[in-house]
Amino acid sequence: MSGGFAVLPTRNASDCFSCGRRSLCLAGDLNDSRLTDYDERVQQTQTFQPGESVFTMGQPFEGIYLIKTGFFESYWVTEGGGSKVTGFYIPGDILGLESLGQESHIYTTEALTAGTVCLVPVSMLWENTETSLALTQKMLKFMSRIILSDTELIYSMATMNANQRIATFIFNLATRMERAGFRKGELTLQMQRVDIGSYMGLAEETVSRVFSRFNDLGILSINRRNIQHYDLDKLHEIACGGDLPQ
Amino acid sequence: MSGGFAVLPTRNASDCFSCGRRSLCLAGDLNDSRLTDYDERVQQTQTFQPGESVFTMGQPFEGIYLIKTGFFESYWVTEGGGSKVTGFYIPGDILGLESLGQESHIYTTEALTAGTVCLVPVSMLWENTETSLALTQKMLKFMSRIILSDTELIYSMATMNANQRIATFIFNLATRMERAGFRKGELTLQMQRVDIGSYMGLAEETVSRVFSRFNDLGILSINRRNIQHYDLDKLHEIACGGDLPQ
DNA sequence: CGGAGTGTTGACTGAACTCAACCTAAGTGG
DNA sequence: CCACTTAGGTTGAGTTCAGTCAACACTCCG
Repeated sequence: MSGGFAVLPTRNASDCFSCGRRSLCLAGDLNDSRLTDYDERVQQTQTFQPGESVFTMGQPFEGIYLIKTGFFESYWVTEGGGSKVTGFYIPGDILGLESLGQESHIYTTEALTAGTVCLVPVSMLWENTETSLALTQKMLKFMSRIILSDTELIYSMATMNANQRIATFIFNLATRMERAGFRKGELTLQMQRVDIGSYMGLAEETVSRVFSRFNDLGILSINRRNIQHYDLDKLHEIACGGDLPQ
Repeated sequence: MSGGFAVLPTRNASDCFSCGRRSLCLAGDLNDSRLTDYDERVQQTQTFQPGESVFTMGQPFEGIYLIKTGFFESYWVTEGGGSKVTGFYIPGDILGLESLGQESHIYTTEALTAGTVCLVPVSMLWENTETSLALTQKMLKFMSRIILSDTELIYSMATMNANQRIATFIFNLATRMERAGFRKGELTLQMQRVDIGSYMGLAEETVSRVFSRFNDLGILSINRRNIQHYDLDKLHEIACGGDLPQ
C-alpha cells in the first residue's frame, strides 16, 4: 500500500484485498506483496447455478477452486460404471485437490446450490517464487487434513453400522458448518438421501430409516431436508459406538 | 561435483549420492546442489526390527520417513477405543504424511519385517529455500496420490462385497510390489489375516474364507502367507464386480 | 388436477458377522 | 527327539443388520 491515500480499495469488490472471506482462504495469511502477486493471478468469482459443473472427470486439470459461497458435491465414476459421491463442500473448502498431481480431473464437481468460487491456476503452484512456496506449504497442510478426514471416513466404512455412520455424517457436517459461521443447532441438508447414502456406503432407504429413528428418539428433528435441535453430544456418543438412547 | 576427481563417492555408502534407491525417493530428481543440501540434513538409514515402532500416536511430529527396505504397517486408535489398520507400506513409500499439518503423529507405525528408513526433518519442509520448494512441490503430488488411493479404498468400503475387497487388496498390493521391483506373479503377505481384515473392513474369518475360495477357483495359490500364480486379470475383473469364475 | 421427483415405510432375503471348534506350524523345554 | 504350548489360520452353524423390491406419501409445479 504505497503513499498516503485512502485505505478503501480502488479495485472492484471482488478482489482479494476486499474479500470478506479471506480468513477462510488459502491467501488468508499472505503478506501484502505476496497477496498482490496472488490477487493478480487468481481468477475471481465465477458463479454457478444448481446442477452446473465446476469441472468434470477427465477434463485437463487447470487449478483448484476456493469456495466463497454455496454448496457443492463431487462424485466419481469407476471403470465398472458405478458412481459414488466422494464429498460435500461448504464455503471455505477447496475443490480439485485430489487431482493436483494428475493431468486431468479425477472427480466431477457440481453446485448443489447457487455458489461462487475463485480459481487458483495450477501454474502458480509449480513456479519458483516466494508466493508459490507460501502456497505449496499451506496446501500441504490442507491436504494432510484431507487425508485425515479420509481416514476417518474409511474407519467409518470399515467398522460402523448405519446408525453410527449417519451420526458421524451429521456430526461432521454440523461441526464444519458451525466453524464456517453458520447458525448452530440447525442446518439444511443440500443433498438428496441417495447421495448421502452413496457417500456413506448405505442404501437410500437405510438413510431414511436412520433419520426417522433419530427423529423418534429426540436426537434431532428432521423434516425433509431441514434439521433442527440436533444434539451434538448424543450424535458423537452414537458415532463412538454407544447404544441408542431409550 | 567440483574439480576433476574420481566420480566414486568418498562419503560412506549410506549417503544420498550413492544410495541405490534414490530413484524411488523424494530426492529422486533433485539437482546436485540441492541434493547436497538435502543429503546434509536428512538422517540416513535408521534400522527397525519386526514389531518396533517408527513413531507412535501422539508423539511430536518430527518429520517423514522414506522406506529404503522392509515392510511397515500403520494403525489408528480411536476415541472409542477401537483400532484400525490404516495402511501397509513397502519400499519407496513414505511414512508419516498424514501428520504433516499436525503437531503430533496421528498413526502408530510399526515394522512388519526388519527394515531401514531415512528421516526428512519437518524443518526442511517449512523453510524458505529452493530445496524446500522442490520438496514441497514433490510432496504435493505424493499426497495427491494418497488422496486418490484413499478415495479408492473408500469406494471399496462403500460398495464392494468381501470378494471384491480382497481382490482389490491383492491386486493393489501385487501391482505396487511389482512396480517397486519385486518378482512378478508371487508375493509374501507380511501381515496377519486379522490386519488385512481390519484394513479392508472385514472379519478375520471372512478374509480367510475368501482366500480359500480364490485358491479353490484357481485365481491364486495361497499357503498361509505365500501367494503364487496370482492372476491379475481375474482379480481385476472380480474387483470390478465380475462374477466369480466357474 | 395430474405427474414427476423425492422421501418414507414394510416385508423378505442374503451376505457377512459372531461364536465355537479345530487344524497347522513353529517354537520351547525336558 | 518328542511332548507340549502358543499363535495364527481355517471351517462350520446360527444370527443379524442392512440391502432389495415394492407400495405409498408428500411437495412442487405446470
